[in-house]
Amino acid sequence: MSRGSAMSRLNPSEIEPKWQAAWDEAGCFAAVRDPAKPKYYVLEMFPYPSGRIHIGHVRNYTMGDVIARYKSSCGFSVLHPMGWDAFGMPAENAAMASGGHPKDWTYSNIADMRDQMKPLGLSIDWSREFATCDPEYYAQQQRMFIDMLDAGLIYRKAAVVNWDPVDMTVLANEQVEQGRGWRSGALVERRELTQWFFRISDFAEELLEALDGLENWPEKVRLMQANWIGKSRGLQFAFSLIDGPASHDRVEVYTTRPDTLMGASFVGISPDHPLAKALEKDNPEIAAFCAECRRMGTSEEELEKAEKKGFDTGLRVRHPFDTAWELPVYIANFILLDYGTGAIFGCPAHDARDLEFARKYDLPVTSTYAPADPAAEFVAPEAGGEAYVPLKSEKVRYVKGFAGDELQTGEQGIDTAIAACEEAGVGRGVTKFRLRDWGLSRQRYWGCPIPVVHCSACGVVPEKRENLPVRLPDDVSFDLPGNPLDRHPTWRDVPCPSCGAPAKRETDTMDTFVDSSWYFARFTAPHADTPTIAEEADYWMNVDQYIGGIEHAILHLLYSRFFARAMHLTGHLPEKSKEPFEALFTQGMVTHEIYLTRDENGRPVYHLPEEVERTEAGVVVKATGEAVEVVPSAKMSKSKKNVVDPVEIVASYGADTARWFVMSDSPPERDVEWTAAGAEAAFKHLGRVYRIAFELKEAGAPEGGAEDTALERATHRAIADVTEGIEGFAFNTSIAKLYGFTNTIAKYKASAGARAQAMRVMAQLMSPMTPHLAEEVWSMLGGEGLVARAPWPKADPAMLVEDTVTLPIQINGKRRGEIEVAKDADKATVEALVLAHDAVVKALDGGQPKKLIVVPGRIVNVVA
RNA sequence: GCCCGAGUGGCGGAAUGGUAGACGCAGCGGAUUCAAAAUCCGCCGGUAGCAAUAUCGUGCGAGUUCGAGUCUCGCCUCGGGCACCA
Repeated sequence: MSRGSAMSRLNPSEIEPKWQAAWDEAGCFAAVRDPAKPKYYVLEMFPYPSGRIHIGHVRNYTMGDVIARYKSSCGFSVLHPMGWDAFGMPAENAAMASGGHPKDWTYSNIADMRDQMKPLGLSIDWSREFATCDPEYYAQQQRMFIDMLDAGLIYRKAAVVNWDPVDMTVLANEQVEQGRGWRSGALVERRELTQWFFRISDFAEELLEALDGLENWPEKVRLMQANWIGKSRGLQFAFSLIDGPASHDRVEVYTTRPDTLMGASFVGISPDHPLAKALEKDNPEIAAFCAECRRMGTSEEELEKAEKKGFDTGLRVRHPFDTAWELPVYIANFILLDYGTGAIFGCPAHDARDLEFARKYDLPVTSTYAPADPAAEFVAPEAGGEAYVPLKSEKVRYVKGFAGDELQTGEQGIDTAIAACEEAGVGRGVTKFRLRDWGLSRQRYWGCPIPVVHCSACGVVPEKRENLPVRLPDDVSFDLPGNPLDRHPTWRDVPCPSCGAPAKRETDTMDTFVDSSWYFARFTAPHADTPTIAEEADYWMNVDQYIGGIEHAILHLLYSRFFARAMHLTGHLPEKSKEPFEALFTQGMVTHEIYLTRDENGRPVYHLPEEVERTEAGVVVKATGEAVEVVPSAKMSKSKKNVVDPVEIVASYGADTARWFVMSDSPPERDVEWTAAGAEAAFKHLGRVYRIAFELKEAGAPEGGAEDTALERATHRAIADVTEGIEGFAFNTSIAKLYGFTNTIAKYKASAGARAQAMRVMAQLMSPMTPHLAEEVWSMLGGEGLVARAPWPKADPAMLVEDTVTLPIQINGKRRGEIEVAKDADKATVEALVLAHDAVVKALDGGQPKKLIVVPGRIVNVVA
């Protein structure tokens, strides 16, 4: 192949490093605080350093990069940083599984991932990079912990954890498999430990109300958060206990359905309720039942899915409205101590779970209301039907109501019931939240140490600020069960910061959600020796566009919203940053087919995409010819071997192809299926664009300029459409328009000058997605400077207006023809043309239309 | 179990309540070539028909509307979250 023809083909391995070096040299991506310019802060959720980047990361960061490069072209001073969510369990697991130190494992993974990310050509300001496990970072986190402790935002209380009695360690929910520890296989116990908590529930009302102001967040995320916070209005009251144990003469309950009070059938209490604890002391059967309940994991999912079980304590309570009416008290495994009062009354007629429970233990079922329409088809729960649970907004007929009208909605029933109970002195209306305080203690090594000291004389004492950071000791091992900090020979023993007497350090570290709850603020002053710097935070905050996975819709985002408020209260963020994320975009996953065969026992054996091939007979294993089962579109996972390695894609096709493909096929909020054919197609298209530019540069245009104006119009149309796509996070439609624009340029008979102009605009429009190719085309066709520095093109509205428009004609809603009319034709003109149309004349058969609907510029509908 | 989404040709998907299937992939036909690769051009939802055209068609079933992929209600399937995975 001659040198000339080699250059006529796109060669990513040559141009990509070249332009990356040019951007670096020009300092294109350094975020500069320039008060003369508007700023734009775009942030993708930072990754956990697993060691390999994943095609999902490529998609996530490319989206952010498209926004960053676009906003930069629009004249904004852009902040687009990257860092590492570097504390957490996998590093410790790796140390336990294969030796080594979590620190070495983590930093080596970070170096590997950075090396894999750099070739993607992302417009990241790498000078701001940090990892949350850097002592410089967690020192500031410890400083804020002490500030928040002083401000009363943090406290200690007992809470239950999953305890593995063999490994002597606390397990995460995901480490509990069918009630057993994943490593030891031991039956997991629930154990109470004294732990640290953030008072996030004090902010429940505020966090809920402020959701309304988050206009550029997806509605579904706001809904999920609102449901999670779970504001409810209900009745709190007490059943008086008959012959209860000492100091227990009542059971306080909370209900959101006080209108069902006359349908009460039993009282249920949590196995962790003080009354249950008092009873189990001298009743071995109750103790055994509570112990069984405590063998369940701590997750709400597990509690809800478990078979509902109860234990009749033998105790009875009196109904508040009828002292002769006695109800049994059960300890029930599905009642959470943390929610409400840890005790409920069960109304089986109107709650599926209570009904299951009542039928199991042969408890009475009494309806308090029935459908408003007596004729409605309905099997009452007492007659074997399902629990009757209509919407609260629906009108029902109260058959055992005690307040309000017989016919009223559930909402009205609840309101009148609360009022009646308050009137009768039975209870009071209260507002409660489902949101619980945020437990931040973790009994693990690889996390930010909680900077407090336990002194026998002074109690819990914060470390002195000048002694921060409390560094993690490096000399630890993971060959023994339990937390290495607990058994460290010297690290634990320190003098009390208050009295100087020998004392012990706190050995709990912080939940990694704390690390990720303020990293976005730290990026504004990543190397400061305070958590933030006021001028920097004032300028750069808030995050204008945050991008990440929908899996973070609740916890990470809610914790961050709380933490920003806590940082404001402790003077680390301005008032405006109480809601730190102006706009949120949640992207879908990248999926891939799974290829599997079966071994002799029928168990699946997975195969890598490169190990299989498509033949006429179907998909087979290349080496053996064995037929392969194909599972479509599954979340990528290492164990299923359906992971696509972006490093290989970049090596064979270049970064631009990888970026173009992940942005092209699916709408960004949806999952995208990676296919080899799709990547190939992306590469071909980029090659085509390059070739058009190359031929234009070498030979000019083949023939005259008859369609120069048409091409100019198409260029403005492309600018408008592509810009709209980027602004609206519809990158796939922007790319579809760019395909169309390429076809147009190839087809139109335009002069060399007009084509070059169109191609320069093409380069600009492509530059957010395929920045290297864009620079190459730009420089080939005489663009000035770097396309990365060129201002975004503007569409001229005058060039977008069409003269005529085709109106489809519908007859009774079905398309039967079309007419061509002037863009601004008035209704009368259109109506006349429509009535004269053959199909319409035929359909009307001489009669008059019943109705004639003209939607200007869109459609005409004749109702015959 | 509870909360939140998604479902459109062979495939990925497009469509302010207004022509369903833009754009891409795959497939089919053609040009170029000694041949191939690469490239270029055309066709491409189902059914009936030579065709014009008719008819069905956006997971399923109802409803609102002149008009529904889009709005409402009830289902089905798949995905995310459920507080110690990140």
